[in-house]
Amino acid sequence: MITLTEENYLKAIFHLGNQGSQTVNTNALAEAMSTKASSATDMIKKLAEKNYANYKKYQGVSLTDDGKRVAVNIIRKHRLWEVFLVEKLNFTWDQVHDVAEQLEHIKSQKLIDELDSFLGFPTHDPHGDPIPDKSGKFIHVEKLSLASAKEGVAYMCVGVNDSSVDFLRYLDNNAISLGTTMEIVHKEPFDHSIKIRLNGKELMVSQTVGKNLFLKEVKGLN
Amino acid sequence: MITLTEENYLKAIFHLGNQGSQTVNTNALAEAMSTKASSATDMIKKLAEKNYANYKKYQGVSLTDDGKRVAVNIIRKHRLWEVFLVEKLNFTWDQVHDVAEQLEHIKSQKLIDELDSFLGFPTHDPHGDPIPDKSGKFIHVEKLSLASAKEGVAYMCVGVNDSSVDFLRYLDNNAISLGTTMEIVHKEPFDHSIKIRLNGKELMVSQTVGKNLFLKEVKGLN
DNA sequence: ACTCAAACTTAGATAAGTCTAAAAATATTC
DNA sequence: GAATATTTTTAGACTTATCTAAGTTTGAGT
Repeated sequence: MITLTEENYLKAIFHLGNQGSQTVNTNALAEAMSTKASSATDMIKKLAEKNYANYKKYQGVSLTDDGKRVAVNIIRKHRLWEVFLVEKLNFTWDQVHDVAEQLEHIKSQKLIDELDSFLGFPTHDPHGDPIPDKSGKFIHVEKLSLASAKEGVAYMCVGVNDSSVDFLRYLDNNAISLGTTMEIVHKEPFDHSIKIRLNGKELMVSQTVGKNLFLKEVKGLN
Repeated sequence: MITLTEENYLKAIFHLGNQGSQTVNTNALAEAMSTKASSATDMIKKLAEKNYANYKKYQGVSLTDDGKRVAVNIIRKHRLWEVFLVEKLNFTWDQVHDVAEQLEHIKSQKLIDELDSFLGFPTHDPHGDPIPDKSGKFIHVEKLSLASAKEGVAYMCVGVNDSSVDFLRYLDNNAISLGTTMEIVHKEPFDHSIKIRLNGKELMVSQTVGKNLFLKEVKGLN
């Protein structure tokens, strides 16, 4: 039996360590879990004991195949619930996270299978992140940031890097959501701010925004 | 902040004590929670401390208005989730309980309000139990058991008293569900078994079944 | 009203997850 | 490469919810 706390640590290690394959520092893990390094050490030992993690004292932690399997399953559940909340229950993309953090721990294989089917087997969550399938496979998405997009080219917004409430609200306030198309008007070399055109209006965004918005090139748009 | 375990104890006291207003014995509570009397005592003290329960040593426990409010809210969430599982995710009425026991503890006012609306503000769960409204009010249902129904009269099944998996599967196997209509053919005085007619077929049921199935009289059916 | 069994509570222990404070290992700097 | 800074681990304590075992209260039967 795996506890809720163990699940959360596995998820954090997965996210911090490039899908769990690179080693993660104890301090970084503690920081991500809003706890102290000593607590993280205790939990790392426990996860290693249960064969979810690879651990050598002072050398950081990574996930075993078993650990990855558990982490991916939680991420799958989290993202499916996010889709449900946005598509069926009128949540906005900045409201879903906290509730999905709770729902992801519900244990029922039938529940998640039926939810997946009920939602029409979605491939991406409301922030554009891929939803792993039942076997744990992710659809790979080439992540092209707005900051690295080219002037004069048209793009569609396909995801966000930072899904904090503040950033998502900023996007909402500027009428940017998944599927929004935009053209890069000008990239300012001085401070790396970017002028884009969307819905006929021009908008200036900072480098920070540029780094946290993912795009896909679209043809046949001017 | 209220813990998951405290919520479960409040729910149990509510159910055992006629909506929390009568005192419940420590042993009965321990039994319902599948734990020991000493654990129940500890929790009762804690609930009294937090003003959810009225408690005097050796005199049993009942709920305060605050405690009732919490318990009713959990029951509301439990039953709404049950409706969701059956109506949207193809669960059968014997499969919903365990999952709803988990879902009922998710904390989000918006979630439950939106779910209620998404489901069309249902008034009863899949077992025929009333769903309290946002303010905590139950729709009162007169509970007439099959055992106390009259010969020669037609009834509709509106609920169950026992919602154990075994009983619900028994009903499924005999094509009885909420809304099923039946006529009382004969009540056997010897062992209190009852012969009913449903879908043109006659069926003999035990006194136990009779006590656990709730009916409503229907007119204009023969 | 006394005895005795049943019901209930208390005391002390355990496991999970956290903390602080201190010790040990590793990294960095000159 | 020695001194210092940073990171990580250990030791011991706390909280929640549980347990067993022992002690206390209630109330039923005679």
